[in-house]
Amino acid sequence: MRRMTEQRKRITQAEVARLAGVSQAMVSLVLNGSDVRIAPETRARVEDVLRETGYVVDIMGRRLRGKSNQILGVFTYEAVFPSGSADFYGPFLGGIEEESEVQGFDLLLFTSPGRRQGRRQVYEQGSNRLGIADGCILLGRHTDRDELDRLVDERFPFVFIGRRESSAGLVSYVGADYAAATAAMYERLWSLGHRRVALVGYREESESTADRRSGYLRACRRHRKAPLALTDADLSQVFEQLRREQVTAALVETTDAAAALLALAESAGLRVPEDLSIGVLGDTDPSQTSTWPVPRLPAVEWTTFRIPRREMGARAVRILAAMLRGETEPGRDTQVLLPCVLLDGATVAEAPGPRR
Amino acid sequence: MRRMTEQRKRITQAEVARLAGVSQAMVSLVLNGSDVRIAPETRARVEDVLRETGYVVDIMGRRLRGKSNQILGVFTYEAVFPSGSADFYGPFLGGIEEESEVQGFDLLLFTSPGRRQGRRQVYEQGSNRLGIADGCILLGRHTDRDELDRLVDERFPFVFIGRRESSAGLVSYVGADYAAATAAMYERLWSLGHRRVALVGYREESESTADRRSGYLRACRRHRKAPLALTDADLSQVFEQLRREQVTAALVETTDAAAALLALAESAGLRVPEDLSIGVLGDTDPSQTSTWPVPRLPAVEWTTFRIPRREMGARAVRILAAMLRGETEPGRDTQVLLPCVLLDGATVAEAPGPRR
DNA sequence: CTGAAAGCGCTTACAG
DNA sequence: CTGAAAGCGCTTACAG
Repeated sequence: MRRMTEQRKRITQAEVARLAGVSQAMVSLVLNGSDVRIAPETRARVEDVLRETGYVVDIMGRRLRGKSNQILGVFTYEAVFPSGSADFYGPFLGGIEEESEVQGFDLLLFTSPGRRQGRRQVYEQGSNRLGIADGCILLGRHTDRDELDRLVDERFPFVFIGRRESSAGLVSYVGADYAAATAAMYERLWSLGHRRVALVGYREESESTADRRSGYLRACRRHRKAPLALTDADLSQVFEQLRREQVTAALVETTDAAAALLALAESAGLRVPEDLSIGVLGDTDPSQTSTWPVPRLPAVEWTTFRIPRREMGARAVRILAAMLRGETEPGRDTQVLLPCVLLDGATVAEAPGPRR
Repeated sequence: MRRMTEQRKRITQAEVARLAGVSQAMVSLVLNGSDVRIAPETRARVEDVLRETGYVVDIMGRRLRGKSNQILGVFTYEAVFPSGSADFYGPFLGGIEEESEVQGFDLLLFTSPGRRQGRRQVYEQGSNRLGIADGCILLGRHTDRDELDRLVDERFPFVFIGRRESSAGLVSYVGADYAAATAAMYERLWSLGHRRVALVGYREESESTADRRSGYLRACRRHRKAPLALTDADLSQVFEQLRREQVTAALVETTDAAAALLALAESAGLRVPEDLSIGVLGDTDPSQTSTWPVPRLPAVEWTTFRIPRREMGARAVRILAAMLRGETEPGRDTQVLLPCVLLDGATVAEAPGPRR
């Protein structure tokens, strides 16, 4: 037979009041009422009892009274703490944690059930799990469109990390400005003499993929060059096409695809970056989303741009907090793209001279 | 003038009741009352409204009433997501997240106010912030003794990660078995011919430091060797003493101290491990706690042992969940030390032969 | 200056 | 089967 831990019941204001011979409200006033005048001897008596009993406010009662839980949810579609070393979520969470501390919120991580087919879900048995929190930050490489639409439709206060669109209405988000960063990288290549720059992107169309492409297309237009946008479905085919079209530089969406391309180039006798420059469109960590085997290479110092993850997390919390205070104008204050910083690596160089 | 996002006030049971034409209590019963018979049509009506309104229970009300919310708190004395690359908490949190998913709990990270002098606190203005959660996991290199005592005294259900002691009573914890691991490392050195093995540990006395020392002392006793336990306050002095006492191997508590010692040894013309073996007592990440400047060395492959952080986190959650179900006998099931695994590195070798 | 009361959202005996 | 009520611990107008 096991002896269970018995719960010791805590002292309440009512008890303190009884011991001090005052009303329960009086105790609360001594505790909180800054601008109320209380007879010094009464106050002293209450404070004595408070001290003797070791009274502790019950945060539940207080918050229930205040109607705000001061809790922000953090919902991710995948587990946040991977066992692998590659840490995708870390910086986002760092920013979220930091700023929620500033804003005075606790963070509720939704890790419990709510999963179907191994993937987490916002809606469980028809109910929005996030509702426990005052508002919620959402992150996730793969978004569930239906859930997103529904959240928007419900007017639940949330901010997505990463730009998102919904037919159901305005989505609040803090994204990285992939379009600008991609265009900037194109410009960098252009200034190095590259005149044939291809884009190699995801097959699936997500907002971030679309943004990269639009940045690429914009740059092409500016320089009156025909775009060459390929998808990374079959990379050896992509590589063939790059050669055929005499491409000297490729903007590749993921490190994985870039690594594969680099391997293909080298086995074809090309040197990177002397013969082919490769720019990676964001410092995404490798081997997370690829369906093909990623070649094992010695560490490559990619030319890429830094996605301001930490800042994105912090900003999302700031916006959400403002939304909860009712201080935001939807669409104007709640959709933000943060700039990325170009990182010069070793995979981009001047365009090769004309072949003789 | 800004148009504000209108505050979406949350739906209450009372409102659902009004819409469904029943009493508020009825709504609660539909929600929770498993063993109550309710007219099917009533139940259906309530459930419809529940769905339409997107009702979500308010955890504060529920918890005030004394019910659990299936939420585990995670309290850390420092920020969990450091901006630096060295990630101390990551593996713990990984284990916590993984297991809380299994156990069906959400995770509440306490990041809100509750800080004094830059350090977080459990008790804020006298109130235990953790109470929102059903129970809590605590982690932190530096523990606040007073808070720990108070938590124990209050009988709040919590599990510490890392062995902790309190004069106020039994503390539930999942720690690493530093004593056994330290003794094992001593044995390894002994088998390599070392007969003069020193311990270099923290100045301050924490449970983990005490455990390492007791493991060291135990090993010394077994081999009938006089112990030589030094503190890492002044490492150059420590180094002098090691030479004077003809020590051939040092068990050093932290990587930082080990690195400093290694630097001292090399600048004195000694080679590590040929002339001096150095074992590090746990794979703690460097430069977190040192007060002295840590020398920049090329990456050293330390001989150390692996602290099973992920497992510790998972186990803590499992124990806490069992406590909440009332299935634990305090002290018997709630105090656990997990074994560490020896990692053979490049800083330990056979004892040098006798000098000629 | 102080007490009595209302009410935050919820669950659970208790009457009908 | 369902409603009315009590009460969890608290804060804050509102009377005195």
